[in-house]
Amino acid sequence: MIGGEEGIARWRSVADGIRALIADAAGAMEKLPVEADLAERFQVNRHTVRRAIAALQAEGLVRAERGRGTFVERLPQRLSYPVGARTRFSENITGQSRQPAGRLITSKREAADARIAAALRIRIGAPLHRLETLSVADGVPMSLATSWFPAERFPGIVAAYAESGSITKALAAEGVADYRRQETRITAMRVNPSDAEHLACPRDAVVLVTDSVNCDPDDAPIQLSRARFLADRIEMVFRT
Amino acid sequence: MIGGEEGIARWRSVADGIRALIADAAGAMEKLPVEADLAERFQVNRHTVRRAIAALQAEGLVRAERGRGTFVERLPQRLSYPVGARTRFSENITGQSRQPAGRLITSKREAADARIAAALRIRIGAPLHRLETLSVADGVPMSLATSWFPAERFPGIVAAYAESGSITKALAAEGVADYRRQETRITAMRVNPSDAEHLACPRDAVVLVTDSVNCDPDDAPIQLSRARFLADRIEMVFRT
DNA sequence: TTATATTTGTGCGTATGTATA
DNA sequence: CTATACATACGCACAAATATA
Repeated sequence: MIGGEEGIARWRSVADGIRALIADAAGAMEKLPVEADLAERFQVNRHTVRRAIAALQAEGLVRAERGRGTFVERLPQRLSYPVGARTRFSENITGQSRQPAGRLITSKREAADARIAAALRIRIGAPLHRLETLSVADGVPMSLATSWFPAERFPGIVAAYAESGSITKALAAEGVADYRRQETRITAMRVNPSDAEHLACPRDAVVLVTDSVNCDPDDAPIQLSRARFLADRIEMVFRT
Repeated sequence: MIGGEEGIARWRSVADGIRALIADAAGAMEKLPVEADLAERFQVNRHTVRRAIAALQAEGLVRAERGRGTFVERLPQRLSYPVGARTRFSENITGQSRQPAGRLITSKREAADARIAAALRIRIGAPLHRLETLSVADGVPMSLATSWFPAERFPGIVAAYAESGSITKALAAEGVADYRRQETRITAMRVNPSDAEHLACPRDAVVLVTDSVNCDPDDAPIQLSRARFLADRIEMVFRT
């Protein structure tokens, strides 16, 4: 292997390159350059380009037609996710005429470690409900979240979420009429294998990871969560 | 190939897995499990684990000692990057006792396309200065940015940046005493090959991509920029 | 309509990289 | 270290479908 990177197949890099071509063109590219040109551009054999195109075709991004060319089928467009004090998944998504839904994957009782206890301002060892949830828009998985709630204050949060599929509604059922986002920390990484299954994405997909704390109207922290958003399906928007 | 993903070598997945083990332990893991255990855990041959560890050792994350074991050398810690109306790279970084610096890579004159013209509220085809800049903290490359400035309003912006290595100072030299961040859009992707060279990172690294608009005190847009931050060196923090 | 060029699809041989035993 | 199996990448040739003159 000459130009590429050790341990990653060449056709995969080429596929990424073609994806970038399509994204950069922002809709102005209906038809891909012919395979021979792509091979020249990426300095690989035409077979390697074909392997890359096969992968893109499998994910529905392009469609190859014999004798005609290869055409862009859909362009990777990201859903905007506004983040602010009143960040709520369902409100964000319905604003873009999509059908949101939340599904409980697992729940567990845990004891607070030092990090969680500090964030939620409870004692170390205090009982917690830990929820793994999947958020979906229009039937497409958008994000996975791990949330921790103080179990003493919210004994029925798991059942309330399982029923409504909405954190906002579950908290309302537990007596929290309103809440606000205090802080959001964002980074990004490759998706981990078990998340990849739930998100129905390739195993080398990139996720935006947000750590956030929600507080009740008295500024008492009520929820700590770490959400993983598929980076190619979402962009976060902050207005300042 | 059994468990892994097509087009990505097994040892690379294992290396990612070990990196995740170290990161999740958050400093609590000084010594890696023995190679045989890792091979069992990731369901690969011990040779494959050794190849993964060799890669991690090459990047300075772990150190293997014959007869003793493999030890965590440094743990991946992210620099916090607060984002708000007054986001400035140099102020953010100096607040964490690091030495920031900016370096001009290239500059170019361009004509505004529809997207840029709309964001900067200038006419399509208006002249622009386009700057590619690298930001460094303590000698470590942190981010690359592509910035567009209206050339008519800021004729000397390129020279001013080249001299000071700071957008804030360059704008001051061009008569903008203060400016504010209007909007920030964040997503993430794999780093592109040419960026990888400047950032001195592996070619499959993940970058946070921020698109932002800066405005002068009269709310006139003065700068459009797209910055790429290495996700494993930075986290963005938003307080609301 | 008939050629001709263009473009994707396919087959085969060879060399190298990856993973296991 | 060897041997084996499979995946990756290349080079060349040609077939099949389409576009164009």
